[in-house]
Order: sequence, then structure tokens, then C-alpha cells
Amino acid sequence: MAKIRQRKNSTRKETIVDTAARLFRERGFAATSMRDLAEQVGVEAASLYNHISSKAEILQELCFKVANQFISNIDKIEAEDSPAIKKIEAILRFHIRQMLNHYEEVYVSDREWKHLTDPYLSNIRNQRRVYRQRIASIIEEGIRKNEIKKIDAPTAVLIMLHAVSGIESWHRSKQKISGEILEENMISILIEGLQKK
Amino acid sequence: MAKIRQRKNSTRKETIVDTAARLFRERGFAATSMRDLAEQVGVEAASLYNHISSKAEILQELCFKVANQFISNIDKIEAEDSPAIKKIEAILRFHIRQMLNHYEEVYVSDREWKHLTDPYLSNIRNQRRVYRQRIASIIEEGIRKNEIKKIDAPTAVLIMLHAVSGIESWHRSKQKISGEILEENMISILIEGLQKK
DNA sequence: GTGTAGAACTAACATTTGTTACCGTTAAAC
DNA sequence: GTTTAACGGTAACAAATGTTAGTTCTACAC
Repeated sequence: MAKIRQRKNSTRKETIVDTAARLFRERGFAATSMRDLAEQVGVEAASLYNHISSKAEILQELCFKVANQFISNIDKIEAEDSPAIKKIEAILRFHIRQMLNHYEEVYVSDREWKHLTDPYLSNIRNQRRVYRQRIASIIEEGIRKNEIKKIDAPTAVLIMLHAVSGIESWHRSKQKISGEILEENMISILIEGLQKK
Repeated sequence: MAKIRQRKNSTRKETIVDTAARLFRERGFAATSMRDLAEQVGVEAASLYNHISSKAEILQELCFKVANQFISNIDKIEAEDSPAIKKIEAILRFHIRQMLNHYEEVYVSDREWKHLTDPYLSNIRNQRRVYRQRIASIIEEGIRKNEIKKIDAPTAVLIMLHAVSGIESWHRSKQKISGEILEENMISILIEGLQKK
């Protein structure tokens, strides 16, 4: 009775993890109980454990899945032969699109990774540190080559990445502009600033 | 025995709320227990209730205190007779300084307000919506007066406010640049952009 | 010294939490 | 038709949670 509703092309486990991502975004990891999750999935709490091994595992899967996507992307971009400012723009556009298209996962992994436990916690901490460092290096290269103005690179990274997470407000807003227009606006503001030149 | 360590010029309640702010930032509201808080304060959990009425009340105090500061500030700035772009800069600088000087409170109230319960939840939701709307209006005024480039105002607000919350990373980083330099960098990037003109 | 108010303590409470053990049902494999 | 593995349910667990009741201590006013 009440089997997990299988969406086509997804295993039961994926259904659980996807639903968890939505709940973790809405309520936070700590404030979401396995019984909440079970209810949304349409099953008793204990039955979830036929598909996952713990609540913690769900968060781990979400965080590492998202982290891998961003790392693959920056691997690719770093290898390209283009101006640093274009690389930064490309990274920004990737972040924006990931937030547009995989909102729940990306948002949760960005906000809730602190609830991981070791060794996963240290692992993600490192990955995040290295990732930001790689972006900072591109910015510094851009400064040297006179493509980017002289600013503190870590500060620029911090602004970029956090600005993107503001897309959460866009998702929750009533009258949305289109995703494409949002992307162009964000790029325009971050690359060229607010002020009219 | 073990009376609450009173820092000068602060009541016991303030000590509790300040300590709670630190823990809520580090672990999140839901993941912080009253026993955790009591331990940090140096007291048994039950003793906290001589000074506060509930865990929820602590979060309420934090959120409304911070909200009031931002609203007072925008009241003042709106009343000034200066270019819209300068008003936006002033709002930004206020946000940056609040994040620098009252980090724990500001950060917590921005991240954890979702754990409020009605009527406080609806109240804060409204306040936040109205606040962002007021900033958007200033931006739109700036666009009309040709001080600010043509962009979607709500998107600009979203970037501004979220970028500022990135100061969290700065606080946690090892080798910090000074607060003043951070502020100038952030203003420079957001007002003028990353790209060299 | 005695009284009083504030503030700490101990003990306990009802819930909620993540999780396990165990059993029943179903649908496909043979 | 029988076997088997997948997957659902029920019941229960120990631990942790926010909070209350009642008691004891402490510091100051008189």
C-alpha cells in the first residue's frame, strides 16, 4: 500500500533525496524530521530506511553532488584560453543557471553543509576553500592583465558567490522576471556596477 | 553558585541573548538546544527561564532589534536630499557596518527569521518585503534621474543585500583585510563593477 | 541578625527525535 | 506454482528536547 510515487526515470532513493532537498530548503536540515520527510514522500518514516541509511546521508549526497558540479565546471573554465574577466563571467553564469535550474539542491548544499559531520564536514570545508581560492586566482590574474580593476580578490569572490544566492528571493517572489533577464541583470551589475558610466 | 557572568552594563537577559546569538550563528536556531545555551552561559538550562520566557522569545528579540535598526536607518536616508545613487551607497555602507560591528545578531536575524512563529513570522516577512521595496524605489528613482543604469530594481536589491551577507566569510577567514578596506572594496565593486573601465 | 527578592539548583514532565527489529505483501524470476 | 527480493507497515527504543514545579542559596536592606 502507498508505494512511493515513482516519477519516471528516477529511483525511489532519488525521490526521497529530491523531496528532502525541498524540505531542507523550506525548513532547514535540523528542523526537518524524518517523519516530515516520510509524510511528503507518502510513506511511514521507518520505510525510508529501506532506501537510505540515515538522515545525514541525504545531506551528504546533496552536498557532494552539488560540489562536484561546480568543480567540474571550474576545471573546464580554467582550461580555456580566454580573458580572466570572461572566465569570471562564465563562472558567474554557471552559478546563476545552477541556482535557476537546480534551486533546491544548490541552495541547500550552500546553506546546510555546516550540519555535515566529519569526515564529510572537513572535506566540504576544504573543497569550498579551494574553490574560492581558484576563483580568487583568476581574478588576480585579471588584475595583473589589466582586465579587472584593482580590488581585493577574496572580497570580490565573496560578493559574487553570495550575490548569486540571492536568487532564492527571486524564486520565492510573486511576479518574476524571466530567468534569462535575471541572468543578464546580475551579470551587468556585478561586472559593470550599478552606476551609469 | 555559578552566577551568570555579568559583563558590565548588561543585564543577565542581555548576556543570555548575546550568547544565544553566537550559538544560533554557529549552529543555527533549530540545532541549538537550551542546554547548549545554558552551558555557554555557565548555568543550568532551567535557570535560563528566570530571565527569558522561551527559546522563541530570544529569536524574536534578535530579529526585531535588528529590523528596527535597518528601518530607522532607511527612514533617515530617505529624508535626505541627495542623489539616489548616494542614498543607495549610504544604505550599503550601513549594512556593511552593521555586519562588521554587530555580526552575530545581524547574521542570525537574516538567516534564522524563518523559525519565528506567527504573528512574529508574518510581521517580519512584511517588514522585509516593505524594506526591500523601499530600496527598489530609490533605485528606480535613480534610473529615472539617469544616475543609475537601466536594470531591474528588485534584482539589484537582491544582489546588494545578499552580497553584504558574504561578510560572514570575511569574519571566519584567517587573514582578514581591515573592515575599512573591506567596505571600500565592496562599495567599489557594487557601485562600479568588477571590470576596469 | 533577620527578612526578602532574585536567581540558582534538582527533578521531572510530555513530546519529539532518529533509528531498529520484525513482519506482511507484492510482483517478478524461475 | 514456488521462491525470492524489494518494499511497505507496526511497534518500539533510547536519547534529546523545551519547559515547569518546587526548593535552596545568596546578597543586600533593615
